[in-house]
Amino acid sequence: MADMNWINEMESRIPVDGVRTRFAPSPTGYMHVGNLRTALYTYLIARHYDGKFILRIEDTDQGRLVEGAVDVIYKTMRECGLSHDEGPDVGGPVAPYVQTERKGFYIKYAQWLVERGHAYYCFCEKAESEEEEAASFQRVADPCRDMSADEVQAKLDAGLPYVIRQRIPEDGTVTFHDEIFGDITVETKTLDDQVLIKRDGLPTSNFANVIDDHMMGITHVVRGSEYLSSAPKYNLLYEGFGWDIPKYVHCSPVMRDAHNKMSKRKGDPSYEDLIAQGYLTDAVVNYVTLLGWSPRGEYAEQEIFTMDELIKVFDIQGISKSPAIFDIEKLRYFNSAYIRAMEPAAFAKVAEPFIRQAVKNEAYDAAGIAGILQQRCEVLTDIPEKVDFFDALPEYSSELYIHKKSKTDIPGSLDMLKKMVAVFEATENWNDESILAAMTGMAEAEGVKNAKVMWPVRIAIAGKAVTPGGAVEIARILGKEESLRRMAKGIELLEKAL
RNA sequence: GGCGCGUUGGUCAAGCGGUUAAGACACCGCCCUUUCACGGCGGUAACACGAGUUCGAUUCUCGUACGCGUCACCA
Repeated sequence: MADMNWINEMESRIPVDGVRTRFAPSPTGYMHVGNLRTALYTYLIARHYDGKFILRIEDTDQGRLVEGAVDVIYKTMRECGLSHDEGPDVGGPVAPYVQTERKGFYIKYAQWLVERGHAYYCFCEKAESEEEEAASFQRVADPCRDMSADEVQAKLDAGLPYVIRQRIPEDGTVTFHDEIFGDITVETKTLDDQVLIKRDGLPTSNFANVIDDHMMGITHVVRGSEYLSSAPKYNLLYEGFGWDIPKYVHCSPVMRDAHNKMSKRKGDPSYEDLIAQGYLTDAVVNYVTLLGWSPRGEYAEQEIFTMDELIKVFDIQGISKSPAIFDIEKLRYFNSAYIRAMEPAAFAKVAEPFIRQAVKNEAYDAAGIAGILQQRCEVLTDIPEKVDFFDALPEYSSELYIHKKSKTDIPGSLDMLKKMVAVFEATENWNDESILAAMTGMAEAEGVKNAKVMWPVRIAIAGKAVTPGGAVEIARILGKEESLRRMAKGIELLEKAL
């Protein structure tokens, strides 16, 4: 028998004097929404309790490594404001924070378990096919489970490949506590002797998780509810080692519809997709947090939260047990709310690239256009089609001049346009006040409602029925000369239509 | 199939034995208005089903249905 005390010497658990949580993604190349939400909740719990937030990379599946994937994780977390206190890039007291770099630990802990009878070597062949095994639903006794020590040693000496499996008690029940779901009890006979150490010598994530969470002093294990079924096995492992069991926080999934989780494969957007689609990071973070969590008490009615506010009000109790369907319509609402709340200069800055996609003419001030866009834009990608008329007056039908509510028709519009051309030509300072005064003055002189003169002017200078901003703003941005040129074209069109 | 979990309007959800069952998105209507938006006001719409406990169940218990998860040398 090997020295049973080595593990105590190796015991490198950080002293735990406060909350420590960890986000432990697999580097798959993108951050899907469910992942982002888990990261958010994990971060929020740490910050709320004034604890530490740790980033750990779970890369034990060599077959799934994706180049550059870790950078996507760093980038997303940075953009979302999820700063970690410890991690591969910033280091920390329990480094390394990448599982493949921790390889040496796992096998030793597994061997310790073997010596105590909580695990055993298994020399069986890998299952023929995953489908076959899954389809049978049969739990057959593993012949290696009760192999004699001598026989095991002989096979080891012979260099036979092996895995190390957890020995689950045949009888009895295990109860674990989840902060959201409460106490859950299962019979041990429904649990399988899961693999701890794979044939390649690397741990399974289920095993590495337990070891790392313990060594890193994790107090709250936040993860998806798909791990609920394996939690009893985790408990057995913790008990086998004699370790404290962390608090479990299992979160239900984010769904694309009633039956399916959000999935990249089915075309659901990841975080970076949403950003590319014109959504603001803050809006996404806010919305995603509310998908499966709701505030209570004095904040129960509030929906818009800054990160600091979330840190203050976030509580585990408010996390929902049932899955939540991702609703892009509601995200749009959050996004438009965030856009409207921005400082005009800040909005102009984020909007400018989208404005310039459609408006190449630098004479038209992007900030000015942003000004009329801010209150009527839900996502940034809406912008180009809303402002395309600035660069080129669209071909349009004279029918546009007929608007019931404004009481306009073709002859009337023609008349107004002609009169307004004369007035505009005489207008000296081309600004909102003077343009508005010119038109309201005309309406007053004619004894008609403002709409009767403004409608035809707006149609003539924009060539569209729906525009961001009214006749005044558009005329101002276009400038006097261009406005008059477009009105002349309108007159031409109307004369033909008569 | 075994085990586990879940189920309040179309969606997110509050509720934690007694409520006219909040609020938000979406939708509809009205108002405001130089179009569209914004904003304001109002409206339609829900406790999966069946027993039990109780003076009283959306709330507690059990069962049913439906859904999801899991049963990998994936995470």
